[in-house]
Formats: sequence, C-alpha cells, structure tokens
Amino acid sequence: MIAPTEGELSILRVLWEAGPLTVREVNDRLNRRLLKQRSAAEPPEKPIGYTTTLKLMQVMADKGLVHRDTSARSHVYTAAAGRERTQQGLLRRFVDSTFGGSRTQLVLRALGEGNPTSAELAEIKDLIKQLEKEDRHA
Amino acid sequence: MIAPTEGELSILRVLWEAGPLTVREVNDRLNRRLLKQRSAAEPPEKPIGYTTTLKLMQVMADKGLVHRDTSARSHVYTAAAGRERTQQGLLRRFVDSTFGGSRTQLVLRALGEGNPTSAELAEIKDLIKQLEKEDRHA
DNA sequence: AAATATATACGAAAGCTTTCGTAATTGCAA
DNA sequence: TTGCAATTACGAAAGCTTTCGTATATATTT
Repeated sequence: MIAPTEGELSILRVLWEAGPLTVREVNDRLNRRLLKQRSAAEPPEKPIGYTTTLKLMQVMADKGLVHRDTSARSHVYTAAAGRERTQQGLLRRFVDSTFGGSRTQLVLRALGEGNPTSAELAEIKDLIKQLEKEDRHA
Repeated sequence: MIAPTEGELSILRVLWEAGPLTVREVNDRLNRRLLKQRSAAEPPEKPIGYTTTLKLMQVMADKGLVHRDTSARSHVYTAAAGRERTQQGLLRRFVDSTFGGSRTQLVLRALGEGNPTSAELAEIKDLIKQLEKEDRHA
C-alpha cells in the first residue's frame, strides 16, 4: 500500500470518520474543520477550493488509496484501507526515519514529554500487562 | 525551529552520531550506509552524489538546521538542534497528522503491533512508574 | 610551474504534491 | 425548452525537495 501524503491523509481522516462521501461533502467537512480551528488571533486560513479536493481525490483513486463509485452523477468515495492499517504503515515509516527503527525510543519520547494523564497511563499499563501475558504463553 | 525534510533528516542523523563533519565526510557516511543496507536481492541503490549532499547542507544552513564553520577550505557543519529536541518536534507533528493529536493512541499502536520484548516493556513500565510519582507530587 | 584533484557556489532540471482555471457534462428549475 | 447550478475531467501553474552539471577557486602532486 502506498503511503498517503499529508493532504491525502487529511481526506482519509474525513472518510474514516464519516464513511463514504462525495467530493462536495469531503470538501465541506475539511473547510468546516478549518473554521473550527481558527481562533481570533491566528491568521485566517484560506479555505480549500472545491476542485483542489476533487483533484486530490482523483489522484488518490489512481493510487488506490480510495475506491469510488461512479454510478451516480456525484461519485462516492471510500477509504481503501482502514485507519488502523494505515496508521500502522505510517508509524513504521516514521519510526524508521526518526527513531532509527526503535519503537521503544518512540514510546519513551512520547510518554516522557507530554504530561500524560493517569487515565492514559493506566490504559498503557493495561496493554503492557496483556502483552506480557501473551509473551509468557509464546 | 523548522522541521527537516526526509533527506535533511538523514544528514542530521549522521551529524548527531559522528559530531561536526565536512560535506565529504557526511556524503561518505551516507553512501557507506547505503552499501550496508543493500542485500544481494535488493535493487542496487544509487549512491548520493557529492554535490547533492553539498547543496542539501547549504540549504540546511540557510534554514538554520545546521551551523557551519567556514574558516577552513572544507567547511565543517554541526547540527543546530539536538537529536532529542528535533525528535520531539517531529513527533508532535506526526501525532497531530496521523493520530489526531493523541499521544496515547500512538503509544498503544506502537506497542500493540511490534512484539516488544520483555526488556522493552520493562523499560516502559519503569518510565510509567516515574511519571506516576511525579503526577502524585504535582 | 603545470597538471591534477578537491572544494564551494549556483542555477536549473527533475520529480512530487497541491492549487487553480476552464471546458465539457449532467441535473434541475423557471 | 432554456437557463442556471453543480459535477467531473484535465492541464498547467505554483511551490517544495532533491539531483545534477558546470564554473570557479583552492590545495596537492608531479
């Protein structure tokens, strides 16, 4: 599976969240998101043009990142790969390029500087317990 | 601090590992690394041209990613920011774009699918303990 | 000294992602 | 039907990173 670019990823996020959508719907959601993000002080982000989103999604269809149903006039697009699988692929690439392939280094860095809440820590501890169980059985 | 690109990051990795170096030395190490990576079956990766590395490092100097000492004929380059700080910045950006800003999601994904060894898990558990202590005091 | 090797500087090409303008098509409304 | 709105298709421009050729300067070797 080909890795999505930054812009493609923002479209995939919308599709994962809201299911199969038309270009118009995706573009609307992307721009609504921009509006929400904008606070008074920040520079007013320019909305994404409709044909920009269209073109991007056409390219994604060519790459196989999305499937599209062309039976209706407004084509309906679906993410080709699930969120988990895509995150997994991007994570691998990121760990390789930035942490020399060491997932542990990544985790330590992520936990070390971010003030994780006790709830988050608890969730991670639970997962570690599970993993240790599996390890014992293996 | 500006985020380094993929190619720039590979140069920073060399500088972090080996300290201040000339363009020639960086280029040699990049290509030696390529040679090591290459196994018999893989397509023979093309070595990186000297002027390519030179130009990239000049651009990095312009961006402020490296400092350079031009007192000698062969300029000597140094990484401007430390490895930890740079990793931290890249991590933040990655968590935002790929995990919607949730470090916890990233950690869970990183631990979940990678068969971490018990030594790795122990290291992470230690860190969690420390963090919980700090949390109590805060 | 002359020839050779090595360095930097610099512009431009190549390759990629994103943005945009415009034409052609289709559906809908007056 | 005619006109208007919305959609796709498509090429090209803009912007960025990477690669490369070449000119120029500086050292080294013969």
